[in-house]
Amino acid sequence: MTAQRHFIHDLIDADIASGRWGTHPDGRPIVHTRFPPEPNGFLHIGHAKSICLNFGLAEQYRGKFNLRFDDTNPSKEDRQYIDSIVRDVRWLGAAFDSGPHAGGLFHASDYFEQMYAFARELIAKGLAYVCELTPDQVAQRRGTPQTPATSPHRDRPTDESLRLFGQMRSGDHPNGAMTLRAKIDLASPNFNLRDPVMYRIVHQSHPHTGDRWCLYPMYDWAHGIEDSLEGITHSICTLEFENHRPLYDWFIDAINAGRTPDGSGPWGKRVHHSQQIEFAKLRPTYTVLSKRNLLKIVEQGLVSGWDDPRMPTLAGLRRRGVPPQAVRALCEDVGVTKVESSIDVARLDNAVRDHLNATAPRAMAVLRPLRLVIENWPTNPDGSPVVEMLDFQINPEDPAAGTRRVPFSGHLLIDADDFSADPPKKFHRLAPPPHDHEVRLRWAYFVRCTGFDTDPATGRVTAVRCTYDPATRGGDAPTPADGSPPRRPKGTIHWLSAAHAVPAEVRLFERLFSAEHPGQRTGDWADDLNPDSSHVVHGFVESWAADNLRFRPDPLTGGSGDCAQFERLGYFAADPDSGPRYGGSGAHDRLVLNRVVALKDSRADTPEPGPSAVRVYTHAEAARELRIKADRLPEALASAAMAPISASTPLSLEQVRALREHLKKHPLPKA
RNA sequence: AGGGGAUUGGUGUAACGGUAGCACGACUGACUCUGACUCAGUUAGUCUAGGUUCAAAUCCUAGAUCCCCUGCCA
Repeated sequence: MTAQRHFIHDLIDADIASGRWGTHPDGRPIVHTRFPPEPNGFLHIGHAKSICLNFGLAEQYRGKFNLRFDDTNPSKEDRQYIDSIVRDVRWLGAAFDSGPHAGGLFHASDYFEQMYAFARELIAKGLAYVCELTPDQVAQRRGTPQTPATSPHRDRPTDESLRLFGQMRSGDHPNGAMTLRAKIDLASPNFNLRDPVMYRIVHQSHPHTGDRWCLYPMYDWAHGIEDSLEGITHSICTLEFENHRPLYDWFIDAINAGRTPDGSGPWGKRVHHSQQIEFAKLRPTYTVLSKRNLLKIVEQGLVSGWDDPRMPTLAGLRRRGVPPQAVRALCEDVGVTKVESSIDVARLDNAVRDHLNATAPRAMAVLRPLRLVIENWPTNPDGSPVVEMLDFQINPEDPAAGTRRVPFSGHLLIDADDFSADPPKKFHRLAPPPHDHEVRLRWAYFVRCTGFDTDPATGRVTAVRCTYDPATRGGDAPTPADGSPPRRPKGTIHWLSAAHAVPAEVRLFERLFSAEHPGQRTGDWADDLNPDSSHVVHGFVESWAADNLRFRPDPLTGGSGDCAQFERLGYFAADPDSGPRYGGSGAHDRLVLNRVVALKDSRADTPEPGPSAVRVYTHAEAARELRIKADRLPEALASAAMAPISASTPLSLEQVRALREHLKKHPLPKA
């Protein structure tokens, strides 16, 4: 896993070259990062990028990484979120409280006293004042880019502000009665600098500090101080904070005004001023990620909870069985830039397959069982079919994983998909006469379909009959006497001995949304919900899987389920809804499995209707691609003599390309 | 409108005045006791228009498009 270089490495390298942050006693340059979530929701795959980035930098530069709760707003924050965040960060592997890069666990609310002292200092320096405008009045007086904001309290004497500020802390005033504002620039084109609020009154109990405070700092004021106090060198955040950087710097500079490097003078020693750096967040397709929307999905019962396996939350991914290594690999893979881009969720699936292919034990399972009867299979004297024990490799990719014993007999279960009474072309699995090809039962015998039974009432296939070739035991045909190559069936299918198969509930998940960008079409992501994103099937697994796959509870990381590849089907992980004997806490003593991700399937006869393989453009996308206004697209199409289309007909890649070529030669007249 | 950012194949990302490369996807083929994996090949790109230069994705000028900013959210 070689780390991909990106612009933040360049910035840090330049800092190191200039000695900006100093060195440890052993000469190592100081690099200290942090992940600062607000505990007002569950962490999701987007946060994972930030965590991996920050922790990764600490690793690469042999520095430190802090986990810090940015808990400055008690009206939104909650204990359950604090607990889940700690679990999720641990699960991802960002070791904030142990190991060589552990910087520790912190709470912004632990700094409230220090922040309060700094705020008094700003007031005393004439850089902040108490403003008694109501929220509505502030909004009305906000001004426009051209006209400045106003506040009647801007020139209030400092001792009066100091006194009122003290009253704010003491709880003498109701919510919204007054704020502390920084005295910066009411006319700034950057609205963040128009005397931003530093403190507001919130009479509400706080999950970490309880009722000690009713005065809470705003993000901009608090965040730089948090970074400063913790000695953060590189304060990495997302793009939307770019407009806040001047404010971030202004606040630290304001604290440092009058301070000196050696602490002489009235205000003491200068405080640490870390560097804010912005990067583009991860935006997966077919997903919504904002906390507000995820909360809605949970509250409206569209999923079973924050950890529903379809959710993009880390808790959801973990429950589905996604290994943290795959999430990290994805974050490494997508890189770090300032370009807002969306990444195909299929890349997460790829990362998952990539990791699990190398590590997951193999087993067989049947999801939609169909009986397969071998007509010439030997029977015991009592009439029951003979049972053979076969030894299989647990993982062909990893011989060290050893072998497992699997029973074989004349009464088998196969997947219904692997038989077709009327097979399409290139169907390599079981088909009745006149089709006459051999099919290999994985690692066992060659069989040839002789017929099938149906339920006369429904017409459904109830059993498939076949004969086997005893000479193909182990799954290989003997080499003929003349030395010609042995027979090789085109198809190999998986199977289970019917008498030994263990029932299991298997949960199959699809994407929660059917549109690449949910809500883009109608403005409401609910319109793009996939109505059919969860299926439960009652299948069977081989006894080795039932004996070995367990849910592993772990209060530190939330716990996760063992994962296996069921051959030809995909990767499956034990769910906590499994019964107690499988490590879960489910009411029924059964094995419950989640499909983590299916295997890739290039079969021509059963195309999986995944996301469109053919790129199509909505009109908005096409217009964007062509760099014309959306309402001029019809005009452009007419100009190119292309078929008139309705506003809802998507355009193909070819059409968009043709249109682009046309517009190059014949640009639209200026509107 | 004012301010702050961004723009390289279908997608993501390198190249920091000197061969436009890599990964994913898609498509071919090979291999295969998983229609998986693996391997080989193909595909396709510098937002536009000018300029500087022996040489421009990179520097300059002008424009286009997209994103962010007028919470007592973060």
